[in-house]
Amino acid sequence: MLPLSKTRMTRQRIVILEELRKVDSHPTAEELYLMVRRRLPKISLGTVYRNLELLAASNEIARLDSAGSMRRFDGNPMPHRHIRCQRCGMMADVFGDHAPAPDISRVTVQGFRVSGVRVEYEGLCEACASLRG
Amino acid sequence: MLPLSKTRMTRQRIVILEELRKVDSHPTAEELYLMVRRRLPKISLGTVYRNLELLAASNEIARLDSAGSMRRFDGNPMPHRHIRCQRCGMMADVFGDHAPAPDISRVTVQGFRVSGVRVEYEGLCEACASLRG
DNA sequence: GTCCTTGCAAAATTTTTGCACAGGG
DNA sequence: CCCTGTGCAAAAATTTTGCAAGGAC
Repeated sequence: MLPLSKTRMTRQRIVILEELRKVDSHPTAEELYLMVRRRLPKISLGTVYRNLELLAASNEIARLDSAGSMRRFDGNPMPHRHIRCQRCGMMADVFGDHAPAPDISRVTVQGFRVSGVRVEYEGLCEACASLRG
Repeated sequence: MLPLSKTRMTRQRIVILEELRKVDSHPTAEELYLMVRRRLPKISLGTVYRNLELLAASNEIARLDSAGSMRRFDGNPMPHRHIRCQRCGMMADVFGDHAPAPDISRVTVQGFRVSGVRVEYEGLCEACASLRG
């Protein structure tokens, strides 16, 4: 890992990254905490959360799940696409989108019965775009 | 709303559905709670959660955000696709997928600067598929 | 009347944070 | 040394649940 300016390569950070890279199970913070604790029994869950945040910010790892942790609801049950603001998590409907979804008929995934594909756009809403200049 | 077998059209459920359908802001449960409380001051947040769950289960409304509320992490920061089990939320990598992503070059969304598109497959993992017969 | 639904409050879950101390560069 | 990072514990944020009373049908 390339140390970012002002970040230090602590034992905890190294082990968290190593353990995460060992698996392809896309663990939650809690799951990774249990894995890391086998090597660093005194590590705290807070440290795992803080490091996952830093590692994701520097693109050493990826955060799955769209963005916010809060569930959102849509009164319109008809299939339609959404766009999410990468910065504030705000979501909006996308109208008049005719870009076809990827064809799943030939997609096979080991150990899965593929039934659909979700397409979600990302970008910046006006408020967040103006904050960034 | 078509009443499902065994579900009752309570005042609370009607107002929650009406308020959600009034807006296109994709509110969280808490936000919707504040909206509904203007008409039903005594409603509880738990009732909002319970009804959103029921309404989503009967496809009266849609739940946004992939699925689980727990954040997951991926040790591989290279862009690649994922598949999510619709039932248990488990996620796996998708390899050898050559289905092209939708073309965003012509996608315009009012009030947004579109910068990308996320594609995520859904299906049932082996364990969940066998549970369902 | 039956039994699904509610309000309330407590609990459970998931994530963040304050603080004094440790330790990386 | 300096200042970021850690462990611990408490707090915050989000969602679920038990229970007695209410209300749809």
